[in-house]
Amino acid sequence: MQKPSLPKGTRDFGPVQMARRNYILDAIKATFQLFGYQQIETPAMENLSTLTGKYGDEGDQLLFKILNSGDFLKELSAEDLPKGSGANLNKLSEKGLRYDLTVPFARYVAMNRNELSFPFKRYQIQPVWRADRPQKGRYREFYQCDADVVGTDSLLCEAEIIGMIRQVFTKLGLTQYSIKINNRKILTGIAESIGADGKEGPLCVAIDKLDKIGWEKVQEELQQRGFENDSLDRLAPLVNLKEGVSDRMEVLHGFLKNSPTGLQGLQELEEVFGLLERMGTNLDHVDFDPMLARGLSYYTGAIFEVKVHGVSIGSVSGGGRYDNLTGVFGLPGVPGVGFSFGVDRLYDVLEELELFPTDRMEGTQLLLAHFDQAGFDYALKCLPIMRDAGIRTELYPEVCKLKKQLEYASKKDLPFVGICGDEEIATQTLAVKALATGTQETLTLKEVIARLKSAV
RNA sequence: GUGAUUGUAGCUCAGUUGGUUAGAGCGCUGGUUUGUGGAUCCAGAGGUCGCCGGUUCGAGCCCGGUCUUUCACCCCA
Repeated sequence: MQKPSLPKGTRDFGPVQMARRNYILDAIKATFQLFGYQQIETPAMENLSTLTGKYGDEGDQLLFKILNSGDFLKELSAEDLPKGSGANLNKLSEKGLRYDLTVPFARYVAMNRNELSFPFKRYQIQPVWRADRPQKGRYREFYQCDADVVGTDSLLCEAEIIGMIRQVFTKLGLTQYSIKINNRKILTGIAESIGADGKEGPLCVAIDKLDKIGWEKVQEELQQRGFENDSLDRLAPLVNLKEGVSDRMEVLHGFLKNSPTGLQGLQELEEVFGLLERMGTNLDHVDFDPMLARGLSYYTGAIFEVKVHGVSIGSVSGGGRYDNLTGVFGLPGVPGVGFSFGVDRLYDVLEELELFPTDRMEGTQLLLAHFDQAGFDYALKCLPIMRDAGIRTELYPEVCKLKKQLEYASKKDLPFVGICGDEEIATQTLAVKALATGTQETLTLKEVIARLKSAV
């Protein structure tokens, strides 16, 4: 006998958790579909050559590699062994588990370039794996929900992403949140305007921590990274900006007046806001944050990040525009914009705010209980009648004490039990007991159906 | 990858300077009621103290290793 256990950083989802996860995923899927996105799936494993080199050195370390099947040492010679595992990796493993959904999507687009009609709008909801060290809210297996449009530069895509985020949040009952938006070109412009041309990389890494460690520490870090004090002074006015999209835009217009790139970024943002207005929506929840920086390695245009107010959980959604998604797979010139919802984090947010619906969305509505074989036989006839009427019904599968059957219903938190005894058989009825109140009434089958339908 | 941290019954946790047979609450099983769940009462089952090794007359307790949990950093969802 061995104690059963799970691999590090993985978890099971029980019935309650699955019902709640599906509640979130259904809201997201419905929205993606409403905006014209089509679902695809890709394999859990990819060729290692597809995955490596796409996430930087750190990312490569976090890839789960799959040992070649069969005699995985057969390619290895005695001289290879001292070279270490890194040098021999290509002889031991040729497949790995997917690390995200973006790279497999890029591979898919490159492979299917002749079949796809661009712009191509796809969504994908699948688990990904990372050999990270697990922490709160960080797992080695987790789901991503990505939606991307590739093959167009149109800023309508950015406007629609804001629309989709709002719709999903409305469906989930979330009202207090901000969709932070910025543009990579504005960050480039800021770097130029403070006399640190081309150093937006380190600039972003540092200012991304502004919320977490504060302006003082960020200044220290920037100094260590070789920024002049003069540059820091010029950056200071951007740290504590007034609220309000239009005021901020005005400040930035002045700040970036000598940076054509920065001004273009501003203009792109303005166009996104203009498109939202022409669709008849306001800028509620939209928060222009010129200091927002995200995984800047491949974003080239708009950048998004969504935070829910009043909870201790980080961003629940994010994304941005990139150029040249598929260049490494031999298909240059395919720009796109995408974003993703963090399902696990949304789950934590809804739980913390107690926003999950309390009614039983998926569970059994009616349990048929009985006293003896005659009652069981009668229940057997009632069962398909209830199910045909759309009532989620189950029949207690063993003949045993009623007490046990009621305890079962009580533990599963079922709303109704239909008791089948001699009296009910004689009158072709069911004694329907509502477990929450303990009240009981004898009803014909038709009445039972009507009663349960109105109870939902 | 760096530095900490956790592990005792299904769950949450006690367990004294190392000392006989490792405890509690909740949960579980059966009964109190042969057509009625949640409450009360009664009885019962359930543990290789994460795993491996060491110190000791003696280890749940001390030491080493390992796995696991959680947290910070790095990075990220």
